[in-house]
Amino acid sequence: MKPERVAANSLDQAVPIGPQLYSLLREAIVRNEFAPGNRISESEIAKACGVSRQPAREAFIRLADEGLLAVLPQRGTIISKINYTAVVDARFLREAIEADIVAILATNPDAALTRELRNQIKAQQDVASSNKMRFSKLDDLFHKTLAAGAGKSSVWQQIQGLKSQMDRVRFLSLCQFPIKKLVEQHEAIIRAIEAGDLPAANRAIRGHLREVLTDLPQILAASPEFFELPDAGSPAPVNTPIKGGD
Amino acid sequence: MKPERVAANSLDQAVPIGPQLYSLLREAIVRNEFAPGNRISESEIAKACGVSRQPAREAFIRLADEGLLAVLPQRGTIISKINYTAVVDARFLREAIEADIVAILATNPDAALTRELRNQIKAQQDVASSNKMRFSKLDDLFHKTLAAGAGKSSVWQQIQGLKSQMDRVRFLSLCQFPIKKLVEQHEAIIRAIEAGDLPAANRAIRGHLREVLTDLPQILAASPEFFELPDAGSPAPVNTPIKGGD
DNA sequence: TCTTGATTACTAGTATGGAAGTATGGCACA
DNA sequence: TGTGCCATACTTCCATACTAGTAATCAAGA
Repeated sequence: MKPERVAANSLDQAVPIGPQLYSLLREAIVRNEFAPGNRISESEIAKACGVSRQPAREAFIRLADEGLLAVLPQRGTIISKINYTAVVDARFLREAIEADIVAILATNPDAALTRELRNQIKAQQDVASSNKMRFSKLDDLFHKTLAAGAGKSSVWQQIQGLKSQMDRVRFLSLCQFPIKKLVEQHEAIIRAIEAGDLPAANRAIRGHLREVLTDLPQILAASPEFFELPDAGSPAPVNTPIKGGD
Repeated sequence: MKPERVAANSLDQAVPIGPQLYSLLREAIVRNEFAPGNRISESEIAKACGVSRQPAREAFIRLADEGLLAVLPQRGTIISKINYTAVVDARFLREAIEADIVAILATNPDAALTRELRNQIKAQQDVASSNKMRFSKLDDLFHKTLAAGAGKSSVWQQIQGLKSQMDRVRFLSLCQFPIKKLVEQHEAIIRAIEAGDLPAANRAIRGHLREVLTDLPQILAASPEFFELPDAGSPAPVNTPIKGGD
């Protein structure tokens, strides 16, 4: 897409421009509205948004820190391709954290929380077929609520920054979201928590978060130009064992 | 400390200044060479280092993103106090990740890796009493090696940014590091991996990483001015259950 | 003595100009 | 036709100037 699209969203002059540009650009990149591998420049964005180059530069720095842009000094900046390894690793990281969060919840089940979660599931079922984008938001909320219920909402906050690459994949995979299956998995997680069944909860959350792994090859095959693949010689990623005494 | 101390480390004009300043300042803050709560300004740092405000500003932005600085628009910037909750949460996050890493390793023990780890332990024993700072680096290396052995070195890389607050605590606690105990725990981790004993490995790594929790109250008591405490009403943080089916 | 107001000295945020480095296109030459 | 050089047009990076907002000081008045 053209940078002009970004400018369409008007900036609020009352609040700092840099952070606003960051959010705007981040969302655009995650939605793959900029083609990975394409060039993008500070002055280009600045001009399109009617601001000076400095705020644009600051947004670029933060996006580069997050791995969404690659700044090459004195040469230019390009939209990063989706790093396959980064996606797999971010997913691993998320699985590890959420497994522990669910373990905390199952150790001490809270009726108010499970009630809230079940309400969310109803909402998920309602939008299941109609609006995949909306479901994606509800899914985020569900997992965020799990974290908050375990008293770890700040942890959820922190890993948001690491989720960038995963979010890009999720956007690509929206069309083939097996929503019904995902909702059922959500239910299984809640049941295990309610029952205080730690092994079951562990299996449920880990299985759920590995769903994306089964889709990943298809997504890659459908849009190979979006991805940066690891070297051929590098070993295949390994997953945490589920059944064992982990 | 005075900003002039930062300037002592000469900057390399050949490479971008901004990132250099970021590293310099980050290390200084983590080492608590700037008093938390104190003010610090872009122009002050810029002048001390003989550069313009712009690179300093860029470093500030990244440090603020990491939670080490708090930028108050049009007012000033202050060194963040160590956020107690952030420390506890970062530790939780690390425990979750490393538990999974160790689980992978124990599932498929690798002789070359354990040999390497045992060599590291020897080095740890050698510096145990003499140089706590050096031990701290060796400890980092040990855990980094674990991650690399599981094929998750990039995960380790990613959580470095989240470790800032923990690193500050670790620096404060250097003087009371129970090094002998920590080395023994390292050994226990290796033994469990070698034996392919997942539950034992799980217990070992989690117990090890909870060591800091026992010290935390003492550190807080010794240097309360370095910390920002959670509201009195907020619930006490919960840990992942170890013995259960997690 | 206390309060209130204006002035002053800061701060971060933004804009703009220039420096250094890199890619690219065209021209001279073989 | 193929090759090497140079001019030009980019890029990011840094320096500087300016704006706007905040805090603190100090003086005037009650």
